[in-house]
Amino acid sequence: MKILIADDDPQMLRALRITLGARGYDVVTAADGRAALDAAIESHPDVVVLDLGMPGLTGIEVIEAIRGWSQVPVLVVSGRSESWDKVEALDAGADDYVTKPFSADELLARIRALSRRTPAPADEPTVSFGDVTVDLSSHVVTRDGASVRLTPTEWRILEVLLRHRDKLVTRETLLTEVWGPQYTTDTGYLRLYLSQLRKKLEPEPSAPRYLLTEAGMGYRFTTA
Amino acid sequence: MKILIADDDPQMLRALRITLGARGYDVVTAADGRAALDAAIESHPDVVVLDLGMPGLTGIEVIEAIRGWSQVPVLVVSGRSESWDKVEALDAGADDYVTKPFSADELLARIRALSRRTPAPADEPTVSFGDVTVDLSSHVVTRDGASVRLTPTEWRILEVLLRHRDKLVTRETLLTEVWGPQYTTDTGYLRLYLSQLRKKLEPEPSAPRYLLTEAGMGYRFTTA
DNA sequence: CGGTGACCGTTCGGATTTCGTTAGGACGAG
DNA sequence: CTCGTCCTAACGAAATCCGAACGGTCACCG
Repeated sequence: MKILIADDDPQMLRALRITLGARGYDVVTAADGRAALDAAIESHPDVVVLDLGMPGLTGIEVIEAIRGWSQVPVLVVSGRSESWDKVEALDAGADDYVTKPFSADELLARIRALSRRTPAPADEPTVSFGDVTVDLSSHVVTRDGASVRLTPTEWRILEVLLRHRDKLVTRETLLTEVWGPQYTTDTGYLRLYLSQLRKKLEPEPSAPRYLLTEAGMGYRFTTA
Repeated sequence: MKILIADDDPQMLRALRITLGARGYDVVTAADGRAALDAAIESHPDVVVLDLGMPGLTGIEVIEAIRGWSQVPVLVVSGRSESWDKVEALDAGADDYVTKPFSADELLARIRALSRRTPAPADEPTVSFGDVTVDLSSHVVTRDGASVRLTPTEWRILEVLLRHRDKLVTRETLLTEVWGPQYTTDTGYLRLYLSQLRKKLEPEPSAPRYLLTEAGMGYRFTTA
């Protein structure tokens, strides 16, 4: 069970890491909103404990961003106890709201209650990288929450690359898988579709982070 | 959305009934533990708001009894704010714990958060989008209150699309599900029926909002 | 150091496929 | 016969595919 803790107070972070770690939880930490988002994407936590008063992004923005691609339970921790703050956070997508100071026992019990509610997703047919998520089963691609439209050929190429994630896919493999066994040499259109995929999925299409080219060999998809 | 409120304080009961009723919730009440259990069985609420300090059964016993047969979200309301009380209630199966006094807004937000988490019942007999309602079990479609008449083929197509909501349904799947396994390629009638369905269900048939087409791949029903 | 060629990314535009829609005929039930 | 449903045919519109060409980068070599 992995938990992401986002708080700007180093002391709080340390205390929670120790408390939760002692209960056998796998703890990941972040000290500001941006880092929290990145960590949520990278490490796929089972529960997120989020402090609202962080520098950078507001807590609300972090919640909404997470909700854009994930259903992970979010437990908000905040010094503010006004009911309006609670309503805003909960309606943004948070699942629980605890005001400081709180007891470690209560936090743990609430975490248990939350994780009880989310029966481990059977299998994960969805791949996430950057602000993009790809759902292989329902053929849905979203970026920043908005859905991205792919043509059939683009989809087939992405599918092949994702299936061989982190591995090199030769040009020939790609051609035969997408266009059929008789196609074996690229006459130029493979480069074309890779270009379009990067334009639609990469944060900076000119400096690909996920859809990489291996000169002379082929292509490789990686999340690292 | 039906809510069961169990509290021994008549004033609190009345206040909650009014508050929740004003938000469009269907409210059922009970004044002691036994009555709460009975009501939970009888009326199948979508959310239970449970006061711990009731005569008769203890709140914990009520929670455990409910959990014996139901996964309905339980929100505990209590005057006791000791962390031990919270832990006990949450570990017994409660999903949230609010201490009195609390604001109505917060309670409502927490109820919304809980019901958001409630897994959609496996077979959802009715689907609504725009001003259209489709009752899968009784094969009735209404639009703006008036009933819409669908031909058998139109109905079968709509049913398949609704069953795979938000997912892409390939042309081939649609054909085999509606016309039989031997039909595998579209000779034109699929487009025809989609056109007719849109004419009957879409607010603007020329700019579909729910019955979307994915060029080269198939169709998709979505409410978003 | 400049030239050269291989390789890759990108743009453009026309060919091709796919889609939406209308019109009308075939077929069976009442 | 009449009506409702299913299906074929046809055509304009839209989306997609893909060939061709241009520019950039990099390794290699004279």
